[in-house]
Amino acid sequence: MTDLANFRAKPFLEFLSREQIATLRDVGHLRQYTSGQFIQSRGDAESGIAIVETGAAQAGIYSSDGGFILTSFLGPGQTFGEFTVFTDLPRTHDLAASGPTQLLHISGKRFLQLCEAEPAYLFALTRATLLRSYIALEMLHAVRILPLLPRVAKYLLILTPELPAEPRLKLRQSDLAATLGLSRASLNRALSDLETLGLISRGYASIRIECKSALNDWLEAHIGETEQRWSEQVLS
Amino acid sequence: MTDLANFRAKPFLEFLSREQIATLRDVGHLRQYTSGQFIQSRGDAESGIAIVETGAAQAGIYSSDGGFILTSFLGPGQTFGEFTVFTDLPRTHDLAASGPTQLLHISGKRFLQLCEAEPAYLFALTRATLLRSYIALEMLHAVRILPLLPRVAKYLLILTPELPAEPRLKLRQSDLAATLGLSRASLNRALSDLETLGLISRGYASIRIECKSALNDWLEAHIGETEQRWSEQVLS
DNA sequence: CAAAGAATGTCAAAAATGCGACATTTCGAA
DNA sequence: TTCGAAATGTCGCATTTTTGACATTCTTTG
Repeated sequence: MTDLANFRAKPFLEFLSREQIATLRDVGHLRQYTSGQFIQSRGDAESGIAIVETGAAQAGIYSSDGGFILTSFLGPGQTFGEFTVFTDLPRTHDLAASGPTQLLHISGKRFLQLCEAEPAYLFALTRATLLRSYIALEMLHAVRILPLLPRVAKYLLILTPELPAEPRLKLRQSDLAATLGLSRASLNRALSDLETLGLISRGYASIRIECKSALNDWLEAHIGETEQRWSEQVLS
Repeated sequence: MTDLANFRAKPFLEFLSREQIATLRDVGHLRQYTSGQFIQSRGDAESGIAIVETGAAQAGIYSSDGGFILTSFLGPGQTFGEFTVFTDLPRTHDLAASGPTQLLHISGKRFLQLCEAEPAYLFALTRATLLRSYIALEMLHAVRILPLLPRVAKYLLILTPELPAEPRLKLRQSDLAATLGLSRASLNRALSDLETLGLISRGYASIRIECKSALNDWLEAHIGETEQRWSEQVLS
């Protein structure tokens, strides 16, 4: 059984050597974003890959009622926009900086040239993509089979940044509710339950995870009853 | 939103040249499966990739009560098991042949060697993986925002084989219900509605999609409403 | 510092969904 | 062909979740 709290989607950059990363920085164009600044819009078609150098990017989609359906936080070393380089697909998500953030932008053409010259970039990208795909399917599966409370817990686990970063999610309950596909009232009640259990604490536009591993233990125990099922690669 | 119903995840093999495919067949081990035959089990750890040559493989997970939670059909040219080659993750799906099926098995080690010798394989795999990942993300989004009926319709579209294969899903309603995370009663009611609309017809352990494009049109119309409201909101 | 805006906490009614039951239909084996 | 197992079609009833409303708390801004 995979330990979600300790399972980390190893980011792209960590599959590369120091020299290879240096080359990327040579080719790319570094840009600074202020907290909350808009990075890209869903549907944008121009091709290019971006790598988070410092800070974090918040990926999601704006829903019909204006809420933001968060998909994930992208931390240092993570990439986005690979779709536009290797396929004809437009960008799938809206992105905004979460805190002061530096992004390394590389044009699609340039990145492809790099990959051809040095396949290590492709290996790294493939690995990172597979890991992220794993998590995406994991979430998809959670939505399908987990009862509400464990489902909320699981999302919190997935979204919570790793230590030593502060284990606190800075988002509105209404947005998290939209992300999970449920009403704000239901989400609040679930959070209330988790708070009663001492696993999290609610704040104004923030949720603090008191102890990630305790939350994970609680989740493991509850999933055990329901029987845990893991999704993988497929989806043709 | 991209037209998911008509969007096809171009499979791995279609990104390769005739010669490259021939090489794969040289290296790999072809094996024949009879309809319904078991292919692999969730939890298997040995690394290796498999490519569907003819027929189709049904990927999913058996639940404790014997039901099968279908994740997808893998058609000719599709691969599975990449996870085991590029990461340390075990196989997490049960697979069975759907109809007489031929699979080309290649060991993880062998496949990695191929990729190093000829990066085109990596390019192909990266593209195929990204496409599938894209669909997973779109489904994740759809599951969160679509009401029950369109959601059922969407899954039917995704699961329905391409023509000229018979547009008929051979599965029990209870299994499909589990796959969608619904009760059998709710699913039956949804299917009943779709049948009333003339889009599908229900049979014994089978669902026939009368006209895939008609079903798609109906779905588009319903998604269209949501999308329009959505873009208005984004602009404001 | 005060007021306005934003987000949370909560509740009751309404709607949706699950659950269990049972009749009906279909399939397959004796 | 007949019978039994398996799957579907449906119906209330119990439960969960949403909706809409409103008071409260927190943040920001003038």
